[in-house]
Amino acid sequence: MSEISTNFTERTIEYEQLLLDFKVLLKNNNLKFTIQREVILECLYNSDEHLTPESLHNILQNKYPDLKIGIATVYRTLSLLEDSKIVTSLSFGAQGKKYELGAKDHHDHLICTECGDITEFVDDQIEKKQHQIADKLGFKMLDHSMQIYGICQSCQQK
Amino acid sequence: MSEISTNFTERTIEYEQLLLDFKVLLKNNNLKFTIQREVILECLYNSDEHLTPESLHNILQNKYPDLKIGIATVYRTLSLLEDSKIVTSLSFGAQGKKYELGAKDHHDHLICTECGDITEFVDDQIEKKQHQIADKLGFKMLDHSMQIYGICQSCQQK
DNA sequence: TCTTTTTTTGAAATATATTATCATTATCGC
DNA sequence: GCGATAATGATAATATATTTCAAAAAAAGA
Ligand SMILES: [Mn+2]
Ligand SMILES: [Mn+2]
Ligand SMILES: [Zn+2]
Ligand SMILES: [Zn+2]
Repeated sequence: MSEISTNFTERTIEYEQLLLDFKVLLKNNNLKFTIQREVILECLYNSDEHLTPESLHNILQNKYPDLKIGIATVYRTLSLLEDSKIVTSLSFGAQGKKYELGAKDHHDHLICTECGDITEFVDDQIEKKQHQIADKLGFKMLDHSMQIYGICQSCQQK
Repeated sequence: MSEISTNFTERTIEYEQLLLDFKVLLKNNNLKFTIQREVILECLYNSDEHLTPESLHNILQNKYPDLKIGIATVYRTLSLLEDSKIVTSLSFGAQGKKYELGAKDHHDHLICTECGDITEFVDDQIEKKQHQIADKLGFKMLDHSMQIYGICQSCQQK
């Protein structure tokens, strides 16, 4: 596969660090670093969207047509990245999970039920309260997810 | 279908009211009141669990074998009840939605990632904060869902 | 570098969840 | 009861996700 140019759009220090961490993680688990795994990570890094496995696959097929990346590899890699806490997934509404890079700071989601648009937010007070609730109920809290559904500003004007 | 005895386990005032409301809703929308719709509502009312369409279908087939209720009807009725805000659904982890009667007061969920057990809770402070966040971001809030994931007390002891 | 071992890949088959189609049956106002 | 309309169950179709497997690629070692 050495003839395929990856032609990365952006390679910030932050991304380089992420990639390095990923390589270390792979090595520690006797896994191999492949061009497929790299382009998936890179694509997640350069996307602001919340991507489905399907949409990620489409993007990759357009961007790297010679790679002929398979949908199974996208699913496998997203699972690996999620297990490794590098990406997080979001499942709401009807069908399918959506993935985003977890390297950005934790946040919750405001989802417009009209247009599907997603706004991100964090509230420290809520975050703290969640821990308190889990403690009180004898739960060892690992994670949480919270979605607020409503009509966004632009959809209200229609 | 008049030969089928429904043999309801419990018929509280609360349930009678729920049923009445459901009948009004159906009439207002030119929909018909059927025995299938009634037993699905009744089953949801008498269950403490968070039911999948599949598990609800199994329960109904055991309880009313002569009805030979179809899985498609279960899906259709759950969608209708959800659209009508009579039941709410919960989708987390991998596969499938889980439904519960929304007539009980609103609450959020603590989910054990080991055994799948679900604990319900409400926190007024968080509820209030969610509205404030939506307001601040110009969102007309309609609903929300929040899940805390962790290890329950009994799973921690194993 | 060449060789060997091990992992990963894409394609296709399979599994699972959900929805659509359609002929038949039930509901309900008259 | 009659007729108009809606709902049903069986089945097919679709969408989503996972498994299988032979071929290819990556890492390790010589
Ligand atoms: Mn997000
Ligand atoms: Mn609940
Ligand atoms: Zn919107
Ligand atoms: Zn548990």
